[in-house]
Amino acid sequence: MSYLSTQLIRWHKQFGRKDLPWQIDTNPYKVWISEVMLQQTQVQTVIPYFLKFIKRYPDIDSLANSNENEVLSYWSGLGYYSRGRNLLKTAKIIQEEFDSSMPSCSEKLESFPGIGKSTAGAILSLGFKMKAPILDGNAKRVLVRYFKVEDPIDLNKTTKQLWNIAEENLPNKECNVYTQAIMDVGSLICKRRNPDCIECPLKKKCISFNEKIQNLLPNKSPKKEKPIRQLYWLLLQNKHGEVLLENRNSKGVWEGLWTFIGFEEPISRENFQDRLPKGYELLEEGLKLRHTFTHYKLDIDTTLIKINKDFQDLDNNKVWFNTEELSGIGLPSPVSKILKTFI
DNA sequence: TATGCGTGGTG
DNA sequence: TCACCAAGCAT
Repeated sequence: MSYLSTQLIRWHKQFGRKDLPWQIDTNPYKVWISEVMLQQTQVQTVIPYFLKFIKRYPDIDSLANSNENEVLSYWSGLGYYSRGRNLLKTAKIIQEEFDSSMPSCSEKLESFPGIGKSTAGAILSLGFKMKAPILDGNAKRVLVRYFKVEDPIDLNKTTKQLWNIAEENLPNKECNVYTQAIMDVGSLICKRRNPDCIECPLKKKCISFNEKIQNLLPNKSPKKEKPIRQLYWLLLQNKHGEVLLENRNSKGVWEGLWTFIGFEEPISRENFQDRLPKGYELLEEGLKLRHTFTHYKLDIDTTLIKINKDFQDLDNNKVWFNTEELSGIGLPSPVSKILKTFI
């Protein structure tokens, strides 16, 4: 057993997190759901989503028997919606081909949609108590500082190197404790900014700490500037108070979710009166908000139009929703915000 | 392999 | 205020 794993396991028994919702009465299914929710997402954000999700989908069969629209409604606001869609796809595969029980084999797990090497490792170690490595952002940061890895961590080459380090340093027993420990130390002590090295169980042998360069690592490649795109949303409301939404069934951002009808040019009386039925009322112009994605920014300008008569001219992916129905479908965050403002 | 994919929190 | 981040995966 290495100093690294021995120290981390000892530390976790005294200071580690043991009462997160997915750690209570845990099983491989809960580990899977929580790990997917936690991808690129903070613990405090995930907790309420996890609790609601597990209550509705307590096991693989309940999830596999659901449908994409309902699963996405439980994912609304959490982001990276392909995670939600892949959860459903994988549940169906496990139900059909694995008798509704999670396989305890890394190759099979990694073959499922939405499960990569790190999530598979977490399911094996935390869920099945097997010896398996993880390499999430926390573990990366701990290993980078402990071993003084100076290459930028966003490079594939560095990630490969860190996977080797992660595997070489696994303990032969209590790997589940080790896995939770390295994530906890990474998240609570070995923080990106201002790490609490004094509290760290690894400080005696941490190369970065001993060279006093812990604040200089990890390194990252220089980033690119984000482009800004304009989007004009048309919020149509009929005389029953229902709202017209369009399902985004094409690949790309917010796939499978419902949004307002969008345009790249401004919406005005002049260029819209011939596209709408007579008797509409333009109520508000210019609710503006900015939404930032990882790779670009979106400046959204919404126009609310109330329609006084029935308006049926819809293609098959446009639907009128009443307030109650809106809570049962997947909505991107800015759509929810705008609905709260207007409806 | 470099990029697309969300969102809420934070210093 | 705003740039950057947080338990990655897919292509």
